[in-house]
Amino acid sequence: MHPTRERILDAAEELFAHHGFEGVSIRQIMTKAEADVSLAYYHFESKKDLFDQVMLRRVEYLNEIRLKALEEVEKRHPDDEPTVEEIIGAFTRPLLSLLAEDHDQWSHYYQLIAQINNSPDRGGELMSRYFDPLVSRFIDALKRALPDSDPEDLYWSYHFLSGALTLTFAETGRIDNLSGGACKSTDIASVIDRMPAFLAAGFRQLCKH
Amino acid sequence: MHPTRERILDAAEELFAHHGFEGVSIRQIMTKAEADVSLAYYHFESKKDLFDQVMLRRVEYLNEIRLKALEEVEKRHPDDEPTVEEIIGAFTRPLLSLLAEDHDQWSHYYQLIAQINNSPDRGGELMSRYFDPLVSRFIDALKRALPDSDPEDLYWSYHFLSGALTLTFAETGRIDNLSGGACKSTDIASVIDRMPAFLAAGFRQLCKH
DNA sequence: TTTGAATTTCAACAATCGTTGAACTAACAT
DNA sequence: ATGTTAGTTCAACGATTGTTGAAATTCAAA
Repeated sequence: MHPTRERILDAAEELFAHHGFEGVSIRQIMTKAEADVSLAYYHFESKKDLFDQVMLRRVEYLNEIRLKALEEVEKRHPDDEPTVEEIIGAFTRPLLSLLAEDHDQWSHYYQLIAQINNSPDRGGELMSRYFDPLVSRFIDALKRALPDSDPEDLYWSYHFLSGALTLTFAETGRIDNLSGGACKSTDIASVIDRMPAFLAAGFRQLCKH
Repeated sequence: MHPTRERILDAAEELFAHHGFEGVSIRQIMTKAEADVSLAYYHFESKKDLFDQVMLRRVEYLNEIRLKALEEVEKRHPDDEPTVEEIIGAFTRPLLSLLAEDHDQWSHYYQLIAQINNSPDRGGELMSRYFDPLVSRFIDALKRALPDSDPEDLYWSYHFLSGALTLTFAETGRIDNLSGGACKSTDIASVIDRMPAFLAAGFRQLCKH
């Protein structure tokens, strides 16, 4: 069995993702982790600290593989600029592939990010803290791929991208209802096939001069 | 001063939007509403019922004006089909205009919807219950505007639209950080100018045959 | 075998939670 | 004036909340 600290993080990740920070009690988390309540305060400072550690556990790895994907795309274009599709693919595909290939390990974390990204309270602050350095790097690449575009158009385009991506992470099952079962929230392969093309067309339309 | 029931709904709407259903206590709501705690249970059955009434208070009006906007677009095209931009405009503009023109009245409700749409727990169920009849009506219109398109492409395109729209509703301030102040989450006029074109280009790219 | 540190258990704290019943006031019909 | 009803206040219920201190256990190093 996993060491206690990991089991607590796993349980907290899943419960926070489903019911939010305040919708889950330490006792529920520790019951799911099969450990005594007090151990939460031996391994973590507080409930808030536990939440932060859940976030931090995976964020660096995600930023790493996404940066590497962008660098590889740029390495493939030593003389010209990569296309918008390639850049957006490097931004989204590492995340989506992870989710498609190891769903059990990543789905709850992604659901948590979906929730935070759309949380009016401190969503902007948290997402900026964890992801903005990487995102700025991608936006710079997009700026070069879309020369003479208005920066405001670019930021709003990224905003639309962010909303589309994180709603995918939420896996709410709504598209299952809407399509009468023809589409499934958990069918990430379908998203990998469609999202980069959809978003790249939007970027090119909005940032065309 | 507003009647008590309205004040409770106003307070609950704002607090639920900011901290989620379980992140807010009845006592906090009633303190903000400047009314006794017990009045919550005189005017509503339970906390859950209060939440439902917050949702229901505005949803019918929203569905009405959006349906009317679609019908007007279709009336303008008695012989041919409306464009994708026109349909998406009818879907999004009534909502965004309301938010732009009467921000204080609508922003909290929209933030609540953003949160629910991205909630893995019962987000899909709730959104489907309140909005799917209207959404199906719009998707039918889009089907006619994009003949011979694969229905799965259409549903996934709508999914991306939904994510982009509701992240706008969340008004998290993240785009403010990311753009160094050049863009503002609350600047809905900028979204009205950009979102229909961005999304229509995505739809046409993905659903082109 | 003794020591000391890391880990776990148990019991409890004040505060807050959603909810309820009974009493009280206001306004209005008879 | 009397009765009825809608609206409001007050006090309290058992349950659960996040958190803590001290005791018990485990386990490797000395």
